[in-house]
Amino acid sequence: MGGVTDTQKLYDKMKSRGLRVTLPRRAVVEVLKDSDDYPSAEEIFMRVHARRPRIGLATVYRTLTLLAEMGIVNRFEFGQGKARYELAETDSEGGHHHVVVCERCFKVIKYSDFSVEEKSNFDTLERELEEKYDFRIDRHVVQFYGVCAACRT
Amino acid sequence: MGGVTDTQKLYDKMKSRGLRVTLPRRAVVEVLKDSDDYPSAEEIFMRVHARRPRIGLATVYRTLTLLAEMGIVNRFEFGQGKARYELAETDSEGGHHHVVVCERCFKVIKYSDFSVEEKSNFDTLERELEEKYDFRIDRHVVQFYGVCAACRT
DNA sequence: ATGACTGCAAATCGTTTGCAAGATT
DNA sequence: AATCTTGCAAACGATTTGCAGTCAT
Repeated sequence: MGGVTDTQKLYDKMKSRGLRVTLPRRAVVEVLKDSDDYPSAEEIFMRVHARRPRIGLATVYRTLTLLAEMGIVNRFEFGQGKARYELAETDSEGGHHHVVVCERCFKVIKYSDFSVEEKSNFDTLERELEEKYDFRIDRHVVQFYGVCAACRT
Repeated sequence: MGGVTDTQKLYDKMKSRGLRVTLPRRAVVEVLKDSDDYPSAEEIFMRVHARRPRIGLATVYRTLTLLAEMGIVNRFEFGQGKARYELAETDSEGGHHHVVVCERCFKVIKYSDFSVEEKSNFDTLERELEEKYDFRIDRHVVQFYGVCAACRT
């Protein structure tokens, strides 16, 4: 499941911003590290709850907001009316991906094997858009929506 | 404001599916036709309400859901916790666009002047993904997130 | 008439917040 | 001690739904 994330680095990053690395925060990071399926806040809460029943849902939300602000986690919406999260793997590879989403069952497939040209096209495009619209652009989201095999039966 | 949309065609499309073309539904379509800014349901309701005060918010929501299911409107989420809508202009040009979103003020800039290669790259990619993951792919969403000039000050 | 559609109010769901208690430095 | 963090319950905002009345065909 988990990717190539050095948890300690994340914790150091948090500390360096004056944040405390508490048990609930560790638990959320650990769960995300072991999740590959863009869990929702509720799902993350349940997985955290399985190991640490005392940790509350509000704390999970607060932690996710915090980590998202720091760029440690990415927050997505897939038209389901609830947010879904992933650890932002800043490491060498495997970092950024695009997704294919089933609009019936909301299964999400992530892929990252786009071509080198494709990747550099996006970089170029980002720079053009920054110039053209006077934006500072941080990130982009690419989602393909359709119906998966199971839902098509 | 409005794009190149033949409203009558939309109404025929609705009729052909056994749906009634009522005054509230017309009002929502008219408002979307004159809106270029991805209004939220609440905003659409207010614009509708200005002309037809008797039309309720729930009807606006129901109409938007209906039109979205028919592919007549597109529904987006920009991380703001509320959905935003646009008429899906199926016409020749001006149809599909990508967006640049300010994550502070949620201003949305839509652009559609991507290159021909870019467009065909997406078509090719869609077909590859359909094959690879056994999906039927209907549409894609491309969003760039950043901070606009005003919010950067 | 027969359904489909609407308005209103109430319900629901995801997420946020106030506050007193608990943990960290 | 001072401050940050947590848990719980209540509050909130966006969206959905039940139902009785209304409208289109």
